[in-house]
Amino acid sequence: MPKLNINQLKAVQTTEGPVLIIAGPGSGKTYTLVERIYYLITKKRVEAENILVATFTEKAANELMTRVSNRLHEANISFNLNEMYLGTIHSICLRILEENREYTRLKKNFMLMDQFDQQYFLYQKLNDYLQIPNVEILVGERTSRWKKAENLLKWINKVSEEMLDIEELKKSTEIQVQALGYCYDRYQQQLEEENALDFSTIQLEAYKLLKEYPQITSQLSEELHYLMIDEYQDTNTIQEEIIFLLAGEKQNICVVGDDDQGLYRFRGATIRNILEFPNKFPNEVCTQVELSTNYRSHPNIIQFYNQWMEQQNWNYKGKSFRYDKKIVPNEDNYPNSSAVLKVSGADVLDSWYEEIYQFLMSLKEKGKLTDWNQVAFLFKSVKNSKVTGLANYLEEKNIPVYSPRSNMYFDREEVRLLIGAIIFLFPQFPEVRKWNKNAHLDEWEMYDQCFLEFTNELRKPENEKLLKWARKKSKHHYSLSENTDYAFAGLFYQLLQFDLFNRYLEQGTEGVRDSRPARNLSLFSQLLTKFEYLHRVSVFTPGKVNKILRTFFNQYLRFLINGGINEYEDDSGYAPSGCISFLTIHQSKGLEFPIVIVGSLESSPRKQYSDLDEVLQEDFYRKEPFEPLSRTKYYDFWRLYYTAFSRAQNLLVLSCLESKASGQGTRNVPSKSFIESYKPLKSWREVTDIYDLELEDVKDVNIKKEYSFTSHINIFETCAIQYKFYKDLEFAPVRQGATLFGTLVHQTIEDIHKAALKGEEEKVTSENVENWFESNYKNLIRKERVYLAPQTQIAALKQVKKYVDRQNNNWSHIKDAEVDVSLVKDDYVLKGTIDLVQGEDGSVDIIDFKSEKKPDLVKEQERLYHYKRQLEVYAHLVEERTGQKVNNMHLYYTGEDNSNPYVTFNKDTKSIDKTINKFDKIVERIEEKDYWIAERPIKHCRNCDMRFYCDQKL
DNA sequence: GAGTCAAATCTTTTT
DNA sequence: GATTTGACTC
Repeated sequence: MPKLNINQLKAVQTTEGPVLIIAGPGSGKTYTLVERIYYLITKKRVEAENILVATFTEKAANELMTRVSNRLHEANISFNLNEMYLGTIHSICLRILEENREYTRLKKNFMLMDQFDQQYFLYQKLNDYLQIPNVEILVGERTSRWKKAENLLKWINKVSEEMLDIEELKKSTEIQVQALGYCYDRYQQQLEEENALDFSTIQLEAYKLLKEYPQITSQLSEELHYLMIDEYQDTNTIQEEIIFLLAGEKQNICVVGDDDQGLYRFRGATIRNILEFPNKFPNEVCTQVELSTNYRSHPNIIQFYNQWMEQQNWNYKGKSFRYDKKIVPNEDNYPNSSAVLKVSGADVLDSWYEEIYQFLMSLKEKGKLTDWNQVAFLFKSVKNSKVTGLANYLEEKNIPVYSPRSNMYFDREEVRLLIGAIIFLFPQFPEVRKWNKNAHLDEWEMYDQCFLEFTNELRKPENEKLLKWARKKSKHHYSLSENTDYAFAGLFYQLLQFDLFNRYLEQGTEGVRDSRPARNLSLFSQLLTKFEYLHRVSVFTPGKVNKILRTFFNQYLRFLINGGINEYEDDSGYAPSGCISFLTIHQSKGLEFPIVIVGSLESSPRKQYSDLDEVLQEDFYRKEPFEPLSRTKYYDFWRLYYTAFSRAQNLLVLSCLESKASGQGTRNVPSKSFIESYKPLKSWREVTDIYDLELEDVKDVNIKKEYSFTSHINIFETCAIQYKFYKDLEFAPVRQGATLFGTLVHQTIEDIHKAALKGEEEKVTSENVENWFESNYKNLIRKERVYLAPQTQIAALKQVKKYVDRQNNNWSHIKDAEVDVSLVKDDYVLKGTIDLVQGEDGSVDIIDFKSEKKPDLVKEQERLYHYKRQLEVYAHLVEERTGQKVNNMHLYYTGEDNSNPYVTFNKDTKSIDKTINKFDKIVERIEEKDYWIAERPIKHCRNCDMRFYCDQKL
C-alpha cells in the first residue's frame, strides 16, 4: 500500500470534531478509514468500545474488520476488536435494541423479517387492511392480493423511513394519505402482537428508544467517543437522526462518501445529508477533506468518467446540484494505450453475444488475462432475458459466469426435480390445487413441467430404488389415515438418501459455482422450514394435508417464484476465481475490477415517484425536497453510470447491441443519454494495443470468519459431516423440541441473574420465576413454532426452581452474566458466551449451565474434557480482559436432582496454549473443508436430519 | 420547430 | 405505467 497522501493524512489525523471526507472513486477511502481507526487505537489510545463505524453492507463491515485486525496484527498490537460497534446501521441499531430490550416493545426471541417475510406477513393479514376505508386507492383496486401486499409494504416502509407523523397522516384531507395512516397504525399493532421487526422498524424502534430515554442515549453517546459513517451519501432521514443522537454533545462524527455515487434514493437516501453536513455545526467547525487522487484507474478511464459528469447539466433554476470536483490520476506511469473501448453487435442478439465472446477469447489468448474473475459485467439488472441470455451463451462456450442475482433459482435442474418430487409424493395435488372448477394459476404449468422432469428421471433404471420408495409414499399420502411424523422439510431430508438428489452434494463445496447445486438444495431446505414455521406446520394430518398442499403451492411457492430468489453469494472472497462476474451496478458499489464491461446502454432516465409521493413530500416530509423532483431521474441516472464506469482499473468497455430505431416502438441503442459518450469510442477490433495492457490481479481479501465454541467448534468435533451440512452449506434443520427445553431453562436462569445483577435480588421470588418462565416460553414457541408437552414444561420449570433453591437466596457473589468473549486470531475470530461469572473481588469462578442430568464422569470423560478446554479458554479471556484471576471453572447440570450439580475443574494455565492450538487445527480443517470422520457418532445421528443420507453414503 | 397522439416495449436497485 | 419514437398537425 502507498503511504498516505497529504489529504488522506489530514483525514486520518483530524479526530476531534466533525469531519467531512468527500472521497471520489478509487481515492483510497477504505484504506484511509482503516488508518484512521488504527490511528485512534494506537496514537489516541482509544478503546475499541469507544469507536463506532457504520458501513453500508455487512460485507463491507467484514472487510473493514479484517483489514483493521490485520493492520493491528502487522504492528504486533493485540487488541479486542470485537468490542467495537462495527456494522451496518441496521445491525448497530439491532445491537442497541437487544442491549436495552426492556425499554422497547420487544420481547425476548423477537422475529426478524426480511422483505419477503414482511410482504407475506401483510399478505396473510391483508383482509384486516382491506376493511380500512379507501385503502384500495392506496394499494390498487384491480390488482392481485399479493401485489396489494407489495404496495402496502412500500408505503409502510416509507412512513417508517421518513418518520412521518401518523396522527397527521390520519388527519389529512387526502383520502389515500388518511388510509395510509390507519394502515400504519394497524401494522404497528400487528408487529407488536407478533413480537416482530422488519428492516425499517429496526431503525424506527432504535430511534424511539433513543428519543424516549435520554439517559440511555447519553450513556451511549458518552461511551461512543468517535463515530465514522461510510457511504454517507446513501443514508436516509432516520439514519441521520440516529447518528446525531448517538454522537451527542462532542460531535466527533466523521462522515465519508461521494455525492456523485448516491444510488439509493428509492430507500429514502438523499445526498443532502452529505452536502449539508458542515452546515449542521457552528461556522467553520467542520473539517472538510477532499480525496480526489485516484489510485485505481487508468488515466483515460478517469478522463472518460470525469467527462461523463461534466457534460451533464447539473444546474436547475440557477442552482447546481453537484459538488463540483474532478478526479485526478495519481503519478504512476500508465501505459499510453487504449483503455476505453466499445464492443458492439448489430442486428440480432446472437451477434452481440458472439462479439463479446470473441472479445473475451482474444483477451484470453493474446492478452494478459490470467483469471476470468478479472472481468466484470455491470448491468442495471441481471434478471432480464438479454442478460441471462448472454450468461447462458458464455457458459455454453465454456466461460463460467457467476451471477447469483439473475433469478435463475427455479430454472435449476436440482430445484425443479425437488418440486417435481414433492408433487409426485402427493398424487392428490392436481385436484387439490383447484379451489373451484375453473380455477387456474399460471404457475401450475411450471409445476406440471417439474413433475414431468421428475418422472422422466424416475423411469431411469438407476433410480429404481427411489421409484419404489416414492410410489409407496405417495400411496400412503393419497389416503392418509393418521398423522405423519414429518412435513415437507422432513420429506426433503428423506429424499436426500437417493442418488438423484445426493449426487448434487458430492460435488465439492470449494468454488461458489461448483457448490451451486448443493447451495440450492440447502436454500430449498430453508424455504421449506420457513413455510412450516410461518404456517405452524410440523406434520401432515389427514384433515389438513390437502389444505397444506394448496397453501404451499398456490401461495407460498408461487410468491417465491414471482418474487425471485437470489442464489448463494459468497461474501468471504472478492470475485470467485475462474468465473466472470455479472453484477448489478448497485452490487458493484465499492468494488473494482481490472476489466469492466458496462451494458444496459438501452436504458434511459425514468420517473420514479408517484402522485402520492408528491403529496407526502409536500405536506408531510420533515424537509423540503433537496433536488427538484423533476430532475432527480436524470441525476440518479448519471450517478448510477458514473459509479459503473469508475469501477474499472485497466480497461473499460461499453457494450451493447447497436440498433437504430425503425418504426414505432423501437428505440435507439445506445439510448440518447449515452450517444455522446459512446460514439467517439473505438471498437476493440480497431485497436491492437489492448493486448499490451498490464492487468491488475484481483485483490485478495481474506475475510476473517467468526467461529463460536458451541455452534462451530463443538459441532465439528462431534460430527464433521453435520458441520458441513448445517454450518458450511447452511442446511436448515427440521425444528426439534430438544433444543427448546435447554433454551427455555437457560433464558429463565439468565433472567434471574440479570435481576440479581441489577441489585433487585428481592425480585427472585417463586412467583416471578414462574412469570419469567411463562413469558420466555410464550415468546419461544412463537418464534420456534414448536411446543413442549405440559409435563416437559413442568420439568423445565422444576430445573430452574431447583437452581434457585440451591442458591438459597444468596446472589451476592454474582459478578456478571452472559459475558461475550472473543479472541481475534491471525486467521479467524473465536467467540463464546460465559453464562455466569461469580466470586469475590479480584478472583472469580466461571460457570457454564447445562440443562441435563450430570453425565457419567468416567464414561463421558471425552466430552467433559472437551468442556474443560472450552472453559479454560474462557478463563484465559476473562483474565486478559478484566484482570480478574479465575480460580475454578464449573459446569452446572440443572437436570441433576440429588447429588452435587457441579462438575468442577481446576484451572490449568499451562494447557491454554495447547488448547488454543487444538482449536487452530480444527478451524484449519474447517477452512480446508476437510470433513472426514472416522465413524458416525451414532448417538447424535438419531437427532440429525442428515441420517438418511449418511445411512446410504457412509 | 413545437406539441400531441398512438403503438410498441420493458417495467430495478438493498438493509 | 412510463417512455420512446414516428406520424401527424399547426
